[in-house]
Amino acid sequence: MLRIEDTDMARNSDEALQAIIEAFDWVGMDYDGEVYYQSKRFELYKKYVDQLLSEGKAYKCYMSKEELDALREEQMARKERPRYDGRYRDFTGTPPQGVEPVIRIKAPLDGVIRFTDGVKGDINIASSEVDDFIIARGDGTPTYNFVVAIDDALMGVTDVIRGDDHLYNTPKQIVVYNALGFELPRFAHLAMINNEQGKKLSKRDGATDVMEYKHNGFLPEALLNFLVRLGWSHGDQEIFSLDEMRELFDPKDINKSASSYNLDKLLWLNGHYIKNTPNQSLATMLKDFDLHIDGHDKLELLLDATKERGKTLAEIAGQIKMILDAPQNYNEKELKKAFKEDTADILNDFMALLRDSKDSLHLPCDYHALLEKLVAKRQIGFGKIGQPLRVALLGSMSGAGLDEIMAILGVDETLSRIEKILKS
RNA sequence: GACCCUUUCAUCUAGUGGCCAAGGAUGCUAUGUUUUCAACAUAGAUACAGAGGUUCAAAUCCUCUAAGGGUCGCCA
Repeated sequence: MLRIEDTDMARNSDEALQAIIEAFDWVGMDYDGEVYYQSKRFELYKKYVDQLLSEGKAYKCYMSKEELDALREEQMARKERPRYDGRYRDFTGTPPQGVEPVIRIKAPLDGVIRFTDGVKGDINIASSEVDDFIIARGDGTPTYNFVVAIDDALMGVTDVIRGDDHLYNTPKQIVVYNALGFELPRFAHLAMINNEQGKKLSKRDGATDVMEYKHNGFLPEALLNFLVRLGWSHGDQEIFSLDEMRELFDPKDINKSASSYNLDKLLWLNGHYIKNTPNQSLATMLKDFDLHIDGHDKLELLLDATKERGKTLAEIAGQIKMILDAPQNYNEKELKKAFKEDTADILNDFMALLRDSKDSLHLPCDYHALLEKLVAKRQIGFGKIGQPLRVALLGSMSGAGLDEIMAILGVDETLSRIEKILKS
């Protein structure tokens, strides 16, 4: 079930909504039925507000925002926890003019609100910490803590699992459940995720938007797998498919402590999932990285040669482009390192071999045999030819395997790239 | 400031009084394979926040200290 909690009409934005739907969609988390919008259920909530009002469990409060601010400041100055003082709770006089009242719910005056948290265990919060919070604004629209309790009860939600930042909302929502006579669900509060430095996550920490991960070349499976292991575990298992997550996830295995975001592990997981993704699917995803090899006759070879060494789709795309596009310039340092006095001679020899057996060269192993032939003939180490050849073909000393590269390029292109570097 | 929560390798974690001179994973180091880089395989280093208790026995229970986090809206 997917429910959009959009009770604050002033803050709703269509872009934010679309971003949420898009993210769920990309990550492969689907939901039953249609999306619920709280903004379309205001009539329903209004009935419950009226009910509480007529039962004397809620009341109108005529305090202005300015008065409220002043009260809070006073309380802070007295080093108290700022909260509404309940001055209109039993008000019977003539209401002040020109103020649209808000509706507040009557929270218990004394005692303790208790609940058992699925992660943290028993939580006791003094009722004095929970004030008569607002359930409907001056303009009549209801607020989050009120409608969320109603919807959870009405929609049959059994387990409310959410971030730690909602812990203090729980006693408020319990007040609503009790006032309306609804049965309490189970609550579980997850500790927050910190940044790599162990400090709280902020906008500065980069990828806070789910879709940014897509744009950075991450697979949804990897992101989900990474996230599920943050604060949750199932023995020593590290890799979980979506189905396994659904099957094995149990709130009792959730950790109490906050965890830190760890990019290295995400990268490792992403590499794992890339290796296990069929080439055809990779080719489709690679379109988003300005790489179109869908109908390419060497598609399988291209991906086999690169998928083992890229941690993100962006890296894979880059490596494939290096193969497909002849190098425009060469890394000076690497060029110097790879090219010795006899290098040109060796490369010329290799070109001769290439021309001779041109018609029998098709598979990577064919090229490999040719390289071995050269090495044996000239009595040199593989490095003597391998390094300069790689620079010639890719413009860099690191990248895919030589055999694969040449098989993809074909004899003519291989020759032309070698000739080009010899001329420079 | 008040209230609440947390604390095992650098990081994610296993661990619920003896099986723990603490296990797995990522990262790191080394070795092997290799034409390079990866990938892969093998080996290695690194942790119970601190101090007091309880107990024959404590990472596990209790107390305090310290550090981190959350909340205190006519936001969600």
